[in-house]
Amino acid sequence: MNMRQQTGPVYLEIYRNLKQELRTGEKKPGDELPSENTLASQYSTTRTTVRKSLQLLEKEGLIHSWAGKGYFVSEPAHNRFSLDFPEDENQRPDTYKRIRVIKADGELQRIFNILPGSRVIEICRNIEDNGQCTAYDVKYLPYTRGKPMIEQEINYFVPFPDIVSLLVPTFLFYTRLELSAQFPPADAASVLGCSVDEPVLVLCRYFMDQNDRCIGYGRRYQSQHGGKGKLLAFSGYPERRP
Amino acid sequence: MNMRQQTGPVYLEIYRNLKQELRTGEKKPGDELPSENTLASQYSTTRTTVRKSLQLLEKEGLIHSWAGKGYFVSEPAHNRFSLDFPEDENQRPDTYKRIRVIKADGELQRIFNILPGSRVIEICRNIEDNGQCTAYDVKYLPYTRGKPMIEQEINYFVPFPDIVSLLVPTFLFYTRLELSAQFPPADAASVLGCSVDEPVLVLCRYFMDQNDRCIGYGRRYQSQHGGKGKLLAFSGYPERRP
DNA sequence: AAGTGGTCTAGACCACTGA
DNA sequence: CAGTGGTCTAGACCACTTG
Repeated sequence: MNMRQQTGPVYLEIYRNLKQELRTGEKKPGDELPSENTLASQYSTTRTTVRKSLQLLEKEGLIHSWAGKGYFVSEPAHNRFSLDFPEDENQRPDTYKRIRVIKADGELQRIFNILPGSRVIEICRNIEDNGQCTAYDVKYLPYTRGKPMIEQEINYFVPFPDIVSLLVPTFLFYTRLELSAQFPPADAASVLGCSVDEPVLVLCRYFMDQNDRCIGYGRRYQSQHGGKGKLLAFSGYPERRP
Repeated sequence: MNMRQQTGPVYLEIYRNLKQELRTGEKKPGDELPSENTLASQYSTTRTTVRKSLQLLEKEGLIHSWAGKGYFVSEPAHNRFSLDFPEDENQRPDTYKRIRVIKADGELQRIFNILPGSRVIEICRNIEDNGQCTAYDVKYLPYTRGKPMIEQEINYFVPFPDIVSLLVPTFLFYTRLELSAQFPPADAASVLGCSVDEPVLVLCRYFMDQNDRCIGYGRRYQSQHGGKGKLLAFSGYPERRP
C-alpha cells in the first residue's frame, strides 16, 4: 500500500526504507523480512525490482536469504576490519628514495626462494609528514636482467603494486600483510630519528602470484613518536567509516 | 556462439568464463568487455542473465561499468586490506577472565566522555595458545545500574560485540581499530611472561554508536615472542585469501 | 499444497556517449 | 544517429521449506 514519494529508482526507495527499519532497531538480527511477493505488491512493482533492493542489503551484509524460507536480518560482522595501507605518499614529492641492486641475504633468499648470490633490487624510501620522517620503507624485487623497463620505471614515483605488475604477465596477484611490533634496525632508527630501544610498528608485505610464489616484498617501519604512526582499521557498515 | 558445456546456472558459467579471461591476463586493466547484448547473443540468453554475471564481477572489484560506454577491466585495489580481529577465542574455554567494576581513570573518562568518579566495568582476559599466553586483553564498558542483564551476561563467554549490543537499542554501531607498537604495562607484561622492555603489538578498539559516542573500549597487548602474535591482513581477490 | 527464494525469458523505455 | 548500460515489467519453472 506504500505510495511513492521520493525520487529516483524504485529499488533504491525500497532499499532505503528497509535499511531504515534496520537502523532504528525495528528489525533486529534474526528477524524475518517480508517476502519478495509481499514487498512487490506493497510497492506495486515486480519481484525483479524488489530483489534488486534486497540484494543490495545482502551485499552489505545486513541481511541474508534462505531459499524456501525467506530473508532474515544478519548479525553484524564486527570482527572483520578494512584497512588502507598508507601508500598514497607515492604520489607525493616529499619522499626521499634510493635504489640499488644488492646481493640477497638469507632472509631474502628464503622469501623469494632464490639461490645464494642472487641479486635483488632494493628500493628505500623515507616517508615524511610535515618535515618529520614518520616511516622508513624498504622494498625488494628479484633482479633479472632483460625484464622490460624495470630499471627505468623504478626511477619514477610508481606505486609498488604497479611495479610488481611489470613482473607478472597478469594483474592478478594478491598481497599478504604481517603486522608486528619490533625494535627498529639501526638504519631505520637513524632515518626515523628514534632510538633502537623504541618500539616501532613493522608492516611486512608479500606480493604473491597465483602459484603462491613471492614476487615482491616490502617492509615498513612506522615511527610511534608521540602517538603518531598508528594504523587505523574499521568494521561495520560502509557509510559509518569516516 | 558459445555452446553450454558446464553445469549449473548460466550466469555462473558466463561469470567463470569472463573471470578466466581476467585471470590469464587476456583482458587487462582498462580493456573493454563485450557489451551486454553481445554476451547475451553469444550465450543465447537475455541481458538480465548477462547482467547478473557482470554484476558479480563488479561486486568483486574486477570490472566497472560506464553507462553509455560499456564495461571495463578495473585496476586491482592492492592497498585495501581485510583484517580479521582474532576474537574466536571467546568461544574457547582456555581463556582466563576477570571482571570488576572500577573508577574510570583520566583516559577512560576522556574516551567515554564521563565525569570523574564515574565507574566502568573492566573485563580482563588472557588469551592462550598451547598453554602459552599470547595476548592480554582488557575491555571497558560504562557502568550504569539498571541496564538489563549486563552483570549476568558478562559471566559467560559472550563475544564483546554482543555485550556492547546489549547497551544500544540497535545493532548498528561501528568499530575503529588503532594499531601501534608499545612497551607493555607491568600487568600485561607479567601475564604475557615478557619483560616491560620488549615491544608488543597494541590493538585499541573503539565501539562507536551512530552519534559517534564511544560505547565500548578494548585494548589488547599481543606478545611478539618468537615471531608469534603477528596480525595478518590480505588484499586482492577473495578466492586468493587463504 | 502453498509459499519461499533462485533462475530465466522477452520484451520495454530511459539517459547517456560517440561517431 | 545507433549503441550502451540502468531500470523495470509480467510473466515462467524449479527446488526447497513448512504446515
